[in-house]
Amino acid sequence: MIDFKEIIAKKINNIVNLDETNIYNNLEIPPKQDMGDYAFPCFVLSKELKKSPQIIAEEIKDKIELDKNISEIKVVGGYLNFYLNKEYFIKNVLNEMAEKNENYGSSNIGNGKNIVIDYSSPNIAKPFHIGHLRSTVIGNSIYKIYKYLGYNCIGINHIGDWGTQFGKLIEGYKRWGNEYNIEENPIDELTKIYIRINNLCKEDESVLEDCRNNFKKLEDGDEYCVNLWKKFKELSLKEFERIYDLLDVHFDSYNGEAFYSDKMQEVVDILERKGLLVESEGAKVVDLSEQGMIPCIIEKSNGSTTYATRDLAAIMYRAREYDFNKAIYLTSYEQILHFKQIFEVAKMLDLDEKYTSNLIHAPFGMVQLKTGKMSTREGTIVKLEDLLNESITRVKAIIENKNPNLENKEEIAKQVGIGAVIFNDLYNNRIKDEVFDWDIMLNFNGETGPYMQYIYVRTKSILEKAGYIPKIEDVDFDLLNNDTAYKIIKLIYSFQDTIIQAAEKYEPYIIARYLINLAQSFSTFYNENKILGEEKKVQDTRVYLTYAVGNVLKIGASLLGIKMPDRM
RNA sequence: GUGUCUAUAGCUCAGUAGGAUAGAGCGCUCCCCUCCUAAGGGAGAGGCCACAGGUUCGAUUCCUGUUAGGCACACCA
Repeated sequence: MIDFKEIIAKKINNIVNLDETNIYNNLEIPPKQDMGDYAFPCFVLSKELKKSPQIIAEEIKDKIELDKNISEIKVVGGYLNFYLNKEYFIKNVLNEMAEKNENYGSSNIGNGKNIVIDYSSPNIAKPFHIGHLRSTVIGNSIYKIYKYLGYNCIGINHIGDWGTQFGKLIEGYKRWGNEYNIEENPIDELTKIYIRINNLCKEDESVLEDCRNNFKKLEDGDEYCVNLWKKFKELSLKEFERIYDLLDVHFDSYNGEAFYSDKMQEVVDILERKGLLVESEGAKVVDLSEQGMIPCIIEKSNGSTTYATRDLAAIMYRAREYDFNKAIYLTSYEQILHFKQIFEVAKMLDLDEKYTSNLIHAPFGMVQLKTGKMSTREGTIVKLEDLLNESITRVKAIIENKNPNLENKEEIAKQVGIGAVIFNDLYNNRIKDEVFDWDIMLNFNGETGPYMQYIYVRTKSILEKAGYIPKIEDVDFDLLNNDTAYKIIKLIYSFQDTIIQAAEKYEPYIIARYLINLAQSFSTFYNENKILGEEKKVQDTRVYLTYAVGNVLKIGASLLGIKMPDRM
């Protein structure tokens, strides 16, 4: 698609003594549509030229020739406001749409480069609660966004399946396993065992010792322990899979922490060989005081490894296995320091700079209840599956009320209910904390997933009634030369930029807000204009616009991991 | 205490890599279904952009400090 900004930058560049990229970056979009499509502020030039910005603007304006791209230039204050040739612009945008259709906005800028995305990563035998939603849903969206830009994505679910906690679970199971029906309801039952054994450990130090020994045995490959661990893992994963299916989130690898249990020695060896491993308080650590951080513990005083060591081993493994151009980690901001540390240590591991300079931690805010933090022990956890099912149930009730004759209610309720939850989570900047509230989370009016879906359904409904999608040749671009339609066209034009921006910032909300914007603009259009039953040419043009909007909404939603129903 | 993030309408948040009159949604007050799905649309009220300095032609945006809150701060992950 034509980059009109670049065309304008070139024109200005011919006249003014500023390099093109500088001009390009200074070009902005005026706050109001009637002020033009692009604006160049001339204030920067005023010092050098010793003239007022307004006069400079006038002078530039006189030297620029209008052509098929630009129909008008106005000087307002110190601004040079450019008006695109609307008909030509609209033609370009819609031709692009006609060419790419369901791939509109996609790109090959990724050029097949490998991107590793580490997200979701729940802990085995612990409830999958609403706090896990963000990593899962943001990671999934980043995955889809990068893929749409032509990258090869590898989604990794770095399952928390290793550590002393498993020694505890094994001990608990050994003692009271027959009292719990872990086959039926694995995570709930295992959690009960976990809480019970934890309490016992507090009372009796020797039990804790048994637990640690169990983990040691597990590490050493003891058959009983390994089999039990495998069982816990399988049962948990099966339960997680149910949630991933609901969300339609899937991974290319489930290599969790345990996977790296035999790959950490290399990390220790390299650091040792380079003399970077120092002894401190009985533990082996990498000193990071030069980087202004506390030391990174590589080996605990009892000889066992840490989370950091496993993450470092994972970086090495992923560099070799996937040859990544970027590795993105999605976790809450609690772990900012941890990633800062291991990214520093990673630079000491003889890895190519290609890998170590492209490790990215994209942190996000935390989910809390109105009453404060969720706590397993106090039973204040809100399980994600319960939330999703509640959402579906509420949607069903609304459908029953508004559209009782709807076919395929179950499936639609699922799409809308799940979509609402996902959208809600992706609508704001990652870093914002979220206070969980059923009624806010499951609000279906206003700037929400269901709103976006509803507008999409309208476009589908119109297309279905029309019974055809007009040919691009039948579209009269001039008929779209009005404020309402032009606003939509401009949004459609900026779709790819929006995707790229979301990718660069690892912020799906940029797309989510864009889609609301587009949906709102179309809603205005829909209310102002009759689409069907008009003169042929008018109808063709408006139906085509409807098709274009629906198409972008659907693609955008898919980039967020949200499905669009055809009716609702 | 140190580091870090956050602070914009009653509430939840946008604000395009410093620019023109700071925008949405929710909630509130009105209005719109003989008309393509009212989960919709329109109108209105609602702002010292936490505070104080600084840089700049220009600051909600950048810098410094202050205040308030979140998070992290070595053998948990």
